[in-house]
Amino acid sequence: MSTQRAEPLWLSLSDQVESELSRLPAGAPAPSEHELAARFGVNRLTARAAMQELERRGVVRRYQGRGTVVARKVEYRIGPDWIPSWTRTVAAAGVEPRTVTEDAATRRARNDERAELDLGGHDRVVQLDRLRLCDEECAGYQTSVLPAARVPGLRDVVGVGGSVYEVLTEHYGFAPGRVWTRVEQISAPGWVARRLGMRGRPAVVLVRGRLDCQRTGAPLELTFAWLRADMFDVIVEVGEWKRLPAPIPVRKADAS
Amino acid sequence: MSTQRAEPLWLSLSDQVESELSRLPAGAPAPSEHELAARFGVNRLTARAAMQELERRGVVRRYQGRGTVVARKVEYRIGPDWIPSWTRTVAAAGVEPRTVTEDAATRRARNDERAELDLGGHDRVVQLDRLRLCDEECAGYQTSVLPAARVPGLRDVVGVGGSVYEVLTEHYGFAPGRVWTRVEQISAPGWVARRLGMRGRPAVVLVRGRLDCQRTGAPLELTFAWLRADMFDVIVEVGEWKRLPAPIPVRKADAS
DNA sequence: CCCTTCAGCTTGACTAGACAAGTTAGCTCA
DNA sequence: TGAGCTAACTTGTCTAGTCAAGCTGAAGGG
Repeated sequence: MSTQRAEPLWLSLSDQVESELSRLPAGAPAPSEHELAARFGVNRLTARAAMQELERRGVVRRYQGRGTVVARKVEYRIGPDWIPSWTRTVAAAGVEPRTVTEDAATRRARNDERAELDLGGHDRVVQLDRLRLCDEECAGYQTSVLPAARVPGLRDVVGVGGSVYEVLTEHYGFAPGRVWTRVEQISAPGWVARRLGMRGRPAVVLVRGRLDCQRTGAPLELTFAWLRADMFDVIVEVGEWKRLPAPIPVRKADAS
Repeated sequence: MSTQRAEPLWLSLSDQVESELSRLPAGAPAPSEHELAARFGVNRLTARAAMQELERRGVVRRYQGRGTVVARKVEYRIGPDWIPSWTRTVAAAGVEPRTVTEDAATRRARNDERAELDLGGHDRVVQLDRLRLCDEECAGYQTSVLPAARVPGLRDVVGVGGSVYEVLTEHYGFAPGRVWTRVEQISAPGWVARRLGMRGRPAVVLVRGRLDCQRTGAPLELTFAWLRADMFDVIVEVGEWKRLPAPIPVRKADAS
């Protein structure tokens, strides 16, 4: 208390609370701000700052009116050795997954989609918008865009919560070939935050993917997935580098 | 003001300030908390909450005593088509890079290192600890571990700011073979935060890598790099998947 | 029995004020 | 001139309090 503080009160408080909570299972209730303030003899705002820090660390999740609960992030691995299945990944972490198909509509392809999907000027695409839920809480939002001509009647075939991957292979007989994926952490755009039911611009992990047909090599599907960064611990693995750098042009005092 | 607020004050304030700052170059000074509070007629803590939100979004960086400045993240791309060079990546973004070698010592290998580097019970390793600076500000911390027997005298060969990659190829004649990399976003452990000169447990991107010798396939280098998440926008690309899932075991209501 | 209402809890938002810590620029003094 | 100190500014920390928003469960009425 009166020792010379190198650390602010809220920080040491959050460290202490974190070590206490680490022994509790996910979903267990954390002490309330009021209770913490009373226990440590500090102002409610100080206790609040500590809990907000724990929320940033992903240790707890806070709900207005309901309280604060212990949280565990779901490990979401992406790499050349696994095809990630959202449903199975979440279920393996002991969390109940659910998928809600929000929209499935046919429209004209945008310019960037024509280029990526190898389409002509008047070709149409099917867009699937899906909400990903973890224990009935909004955890991610995903859009898939496919060439309408190659998947006729897709919006009728994919039911609520249906698997695009499964439909492609079983119903249309496509063998999926190469898959390209790109991952980055960003602040969610406003319209994504709204669909996730969150205010402001929460941190999300954007996963972009492209699936090609194995036989013809033609692109079959473009995917954008926004995953809440506070609910997922995304681990990306890069396989072998294809293009190794030539040793010559590397300058002195450069990094490996 | 008196319209029915769906949004809290600090959020709309931060959105407004962000759009103003988006027109300014990196390094430009942002308005102070006091100035903002006066301009919008709110309490300093409310203006402060807005600027803290912008700091979370990576729009500004704040320094006690000095003020708040506009920030731009450095795009750091990792993927099968590029070997990332920290120095060149940072310099390409218009930021001045610098590397400080903190320590270079020989010691016994730990158990996990023996397994990963394919070493025997008494083999020794060289560990290089390097600080990565952006415009003289601490931006990352990196450790490299190499088998001492394969790089004799490394600590004398690598000077301050020297390149491990360059030394391996030019001085020791190793042609680097495959490179494996794994990326994840975490809260920095205490000792990493201290070396980065930061308090608490700031968000960092942990990049782990392994470099093998092309000719023999023997592991040459293990790398851990902690990059400040507020300074780098790490984009990871995964190439082709090697193992495609069999269509049969995919269950109903599963994700693509 | 079910449904509504409300009391009591939670977190969220905001204000007013005080002091501490750290940086910078300029002024003063040797 | 040069070194050092100070004043003025910044962000950081913390307190005390008020009201709002949202959820839950219990009490009460139909």
